[in-house]
Amino acid sequence: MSNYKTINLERYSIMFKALSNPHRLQIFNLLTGCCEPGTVCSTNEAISCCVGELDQQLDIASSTLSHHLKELNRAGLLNMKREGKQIFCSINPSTLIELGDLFSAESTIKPN
Amino acid sequence: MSNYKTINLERYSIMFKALSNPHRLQIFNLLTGCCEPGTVCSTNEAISCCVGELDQQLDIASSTLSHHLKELNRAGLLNMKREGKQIFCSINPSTLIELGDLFSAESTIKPN
DNA sequence: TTTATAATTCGACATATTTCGAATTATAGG
DNA sequence: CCTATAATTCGAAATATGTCGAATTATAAA
Repeated sequence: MSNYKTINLERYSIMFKALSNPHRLQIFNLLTGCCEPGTVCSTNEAISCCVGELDQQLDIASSTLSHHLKELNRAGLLNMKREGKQIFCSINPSTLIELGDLFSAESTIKPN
Repeated sequence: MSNYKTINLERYSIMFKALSNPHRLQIFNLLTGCCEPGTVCSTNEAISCCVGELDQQLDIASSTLSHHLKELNRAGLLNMKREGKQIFCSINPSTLIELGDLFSAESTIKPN
């Protein structure tokens, strides 16, 4: 009996595609990479930014940003939640954990 | 003093792009996912396949396979070594470890 | 209701990627 | 040297992606 983790190939290729664009990876980084030293970003309540705050840091048109956020959301990496006029974005912690698992031992990707 | 790991954004986006294509992810899986249960693929000497063996399992033209292998190699994910007429491919274990680190705690991506 | 702000959708265009088959290179063996 | 096998390079075609500005939707506030 195997103790392999079995994961989905198609789902992962969508996640990797989402992270393959430099602007999207930058967004990912802004939302994960600014935890305090010693804290664990992936399991804490995530950092939350509204779209406008991300826009200020990214040097792309806001319509382009919108498109990228949709891609990250579609890939299961990003949570989006409206509060009044603003929409707050945060990284989905469970997807982050999944990705970590992929590169640790005994993982196998399930075809289809 | 911070104990953040600092990593390179551009380098990682290239790695993710390499893994974002379903055929390339399948190659990646073939070369990492077939370890014996209980072993650690990422730190063992890697599984090695010649290009022809991969070709048999992939249902794409061999020229397309060649292209994908070059991409994986360019991204630092794949080692290639000629032995006679054949070229053997294996996953670069240190890059695998790097990727695992990215999704674990306290990582920060370095812009540029 | 009108206005202002935050964000998304749409359409167009340029660029990049995937894929194939044909031609080429590299190696081994007769 | 000639032939067969393994793999790569090249050029072309189809498809996908990234980007922008203009128009639109959603919400809040005067």
